[in-house]
Amino acid sequence: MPAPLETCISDLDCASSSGSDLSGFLTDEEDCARLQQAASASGPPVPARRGAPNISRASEVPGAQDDQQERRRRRGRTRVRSEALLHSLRRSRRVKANDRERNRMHNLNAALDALRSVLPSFPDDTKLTKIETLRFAYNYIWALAETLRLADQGLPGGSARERLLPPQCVPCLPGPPSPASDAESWGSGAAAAASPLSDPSSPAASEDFTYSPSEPAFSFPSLPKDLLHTTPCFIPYH
DNA sequence: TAGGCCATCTGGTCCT
DNA sequence: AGGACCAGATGGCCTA
Repeated sequence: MPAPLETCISDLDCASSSGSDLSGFLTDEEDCARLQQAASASGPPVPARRGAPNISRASEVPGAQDDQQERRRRRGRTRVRSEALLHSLRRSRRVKANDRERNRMHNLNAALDALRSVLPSFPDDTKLTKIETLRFAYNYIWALAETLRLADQGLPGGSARERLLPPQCVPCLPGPPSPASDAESWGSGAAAAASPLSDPSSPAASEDFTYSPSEPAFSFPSLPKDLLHTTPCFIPYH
């Protein structure tokens, strides 16, 4: 059962009055864990009430003015400390959340790298941007599927899947996509949304797709022309 | 120097 | 309650 926050703050007040610095015990992991427990158990910030019940009584006693002022000073210090502690608590949670978010984005980037590694690569090692990777993968999958469909229709004997895509091989298109000049044809921007490849089921996409044994096993109607008429190479999976 | 891309931080929302 | 996910903001780096 975690201690209420005010109890915790009260204890911390004692600690500070005995010479401990606030920043000192904030760096103490045990105290931090305790504070986190206390804060989570008590919900929103609770103003410190330490010493409050004695104030009215003290004012009735002769010579209690100094004592009363001292209590006010202590109360003020306690509030400042509790605010600092809550701020510190929020801060530590934020830091942890940032860390998780960073890891999450790293995982996402790793997945994107994995996707890049199975997409056709280019000689100059041009690294596709994130959006290019996703759109290229989309187009690539569609083109492969279309290749298989047309090959199964037009070529007799055997499986087009086996002929065109040996299990150990992945097609590799030579030549860079020149992302800048062909940004739109690669699927970025509003124009890409109207591209046939943005909708594989569209008639335009099917019409644009061609297959010829002397040409690449697949072609990308929206890719640069020099990319469409190059001999495909096959590189092994690793 | 403007624009694109990216990493990171941040607060809000949803889910378990 | 805590974590995952998301989108906006910000600043750094690079290139045309």
